Amino acid sequence: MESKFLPREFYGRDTANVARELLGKRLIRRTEHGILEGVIAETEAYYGLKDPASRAFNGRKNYNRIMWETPGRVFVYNVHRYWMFNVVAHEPGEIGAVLVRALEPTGGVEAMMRNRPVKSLRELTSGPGRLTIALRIDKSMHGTNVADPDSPIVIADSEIDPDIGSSKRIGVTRDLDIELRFYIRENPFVSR
DNA sequence: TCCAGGATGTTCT
DNA sequence: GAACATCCTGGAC
Repeated sequence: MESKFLPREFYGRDTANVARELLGKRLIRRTEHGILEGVIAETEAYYGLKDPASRAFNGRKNYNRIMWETPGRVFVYNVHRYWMFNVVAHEPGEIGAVLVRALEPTGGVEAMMRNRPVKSLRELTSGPGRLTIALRIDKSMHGTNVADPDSPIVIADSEIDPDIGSSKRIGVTRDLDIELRFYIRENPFVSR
């Protein structure tokens, strides 16, 4: 299938906007064993110093400095023993990233199942820690750019026009008073 | 910057 | 209800 990658400018806008518009887009992971692909079904937006749930909240550190930098770059961090996959997205001079929480697998399902053996397809990528195992995303992908065609992980446009729902973010104890989680309605791969 | 003891959900019997 | 899996907290290196 032909791939039209989303341009860098796509990510240089308000974080929540980018999070909402990433729904339905195609996440493509190139590996030596072939291409793994899925449609983004659930995202969350995280801002900077004003957002108590954000990794940037406690100030700029080495591992999170990328949230201040070029939009479109991949931000990977570790929570417990899982990797979280984020894409940096913010307006110029701002801070922020979008966490990808769920995918609908559309290509390379057999390879994903080898990476993460589960009984039902639904368990494969329906959660942030799950999809990184299935797609083999780890710290080595940190700093690559999803708008760069040579990147091991890229995001391409699609014809899908999803029915979008929103809610408060999941697992966040001190949340902001706005809804920053976005998901495709009726999509079985959305977590919980 | 890395790792892990729990809280919380999720799937079994 | 119990076992299991996930995961944006908080500690130690």
